[in-house]
Amino acid sequence: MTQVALLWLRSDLRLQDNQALSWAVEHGYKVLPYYHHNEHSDEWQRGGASKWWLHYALQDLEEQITQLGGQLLLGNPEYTSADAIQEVLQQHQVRAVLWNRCYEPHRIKEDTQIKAALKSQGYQVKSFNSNTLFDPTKTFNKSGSPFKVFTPFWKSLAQQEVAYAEPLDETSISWASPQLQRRLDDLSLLPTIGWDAGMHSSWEVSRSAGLARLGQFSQARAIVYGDYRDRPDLEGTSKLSPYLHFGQLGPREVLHQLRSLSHPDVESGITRQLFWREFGQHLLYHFPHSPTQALYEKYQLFPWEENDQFLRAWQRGETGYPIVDAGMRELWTTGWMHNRVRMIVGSLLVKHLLQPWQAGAEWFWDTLVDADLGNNTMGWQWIAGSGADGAPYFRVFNPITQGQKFDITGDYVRKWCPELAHLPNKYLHCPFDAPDLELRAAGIILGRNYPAPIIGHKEGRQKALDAFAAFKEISA
DNA sequence: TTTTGAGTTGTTCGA
DNA sequence: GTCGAACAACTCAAA
Repeated sequence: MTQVALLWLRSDLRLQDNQALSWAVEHGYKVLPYYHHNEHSDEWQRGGASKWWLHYALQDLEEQITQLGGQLLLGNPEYTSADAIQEVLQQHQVRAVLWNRCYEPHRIKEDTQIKAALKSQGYQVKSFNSNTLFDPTKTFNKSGSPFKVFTPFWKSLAQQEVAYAEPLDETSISWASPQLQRRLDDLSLLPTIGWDAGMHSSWEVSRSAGLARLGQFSQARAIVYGDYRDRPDLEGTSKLSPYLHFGQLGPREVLHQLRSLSHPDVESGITRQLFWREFGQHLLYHFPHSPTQALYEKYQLFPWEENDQFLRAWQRGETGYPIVDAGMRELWTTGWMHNRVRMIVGSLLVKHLLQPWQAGAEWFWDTLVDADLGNNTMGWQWIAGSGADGAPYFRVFNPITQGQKFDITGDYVRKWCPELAHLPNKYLHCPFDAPDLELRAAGIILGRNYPAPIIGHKEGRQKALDAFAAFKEISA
């Protein structure tokens, strides 16, 4: 009789470029595909936007598997990961349990315990590296320590060969039938109040949509990515992040497609960005404290000035800086924000407003469809200056000039802050500098239908520089 | 072990 | 309008 392998899917919701699945097929197992969503673990619960995406990603995966003659088994959401697996194993004849490794610290901890328990019960247990291009557990510099600077990491890994798997013939998978039935709706991933209209109109959450996006991007925009990636008023970025986060697209597939273009601008542009994702996973694995604490311990002493009013105004897109407010509203509405704008809003929060980067990271975690612990942590520590980088204290983004420089047409601000739409470009990014006549002509009353700036740029910049100077003294 | 060059994405000021 | 220097000091990575 053919033996059954339980394929525990997590951040790898795909059948291609999936090492665990390929292994099962190569070794003649019947495959029982399984997903477990656990609402009750206490660390890094998925936020609302992530859950929304997850629902549709699972629905799409279910359909793919059903079409091939299988059925996706859903674990009991009331149980811990370990208990949910035990329930499945009690009701099915399973020989092997397989998964692709995740590098979130809590995930590693849990996986390690589960692996040991299953092995002691006599199951064959195997984990694979399929969510990153290189195995972070094996990535070190020539001195034998983990990289903390991107450029050497990139130089070292970009020249190493990545083994591409031959596409798997999906019709050759032989499926095991689940005994348990549980409906996707039972996971309660969708919002109970309808805040997701903007998400629906922004995204198609399926593997085929991800592949189509990858195809269009590599055909039309990959080569000029470097010229347009910083322009929030244009479609300059790839928007592949959520597909990569949930593993609807595999990193190897994406890299393969990009490298098949054989273009130096692609390599130094979007491919390099793909390695930033890689670096984020690498940092997460080697520095498991970093999602909540500064990478460098001494930055724990930084004199933040926690202020809920500042935080709330920022979250709601009511800071009075149009590029910031546009970004925060784009995030709230679509579950995504342009990368350049993420930096601008982040800089205002941690520098001008002196709010701890963790508060920003938590908000992003809850609102981004591409919320990824590695990327999110790396990004916020970078903007705060506490993470992997040279960390120059003087890097304080100017929200006015950044807006003028990158939202050149003004289309971005006009889209997300329609109350400013009638302002001429000259004042679009600094309505507080516009003459009364201009404001009146555009129908704007500062403080009434658009906020006055929460803090002056000059003042906020100086506050950030002063805080750094004070921090230098206490940490010296 | 010690030394040396370099570090995603910035801003401001003054010539 | 454009350009280079200054903003200070630290850690990393590799030789």
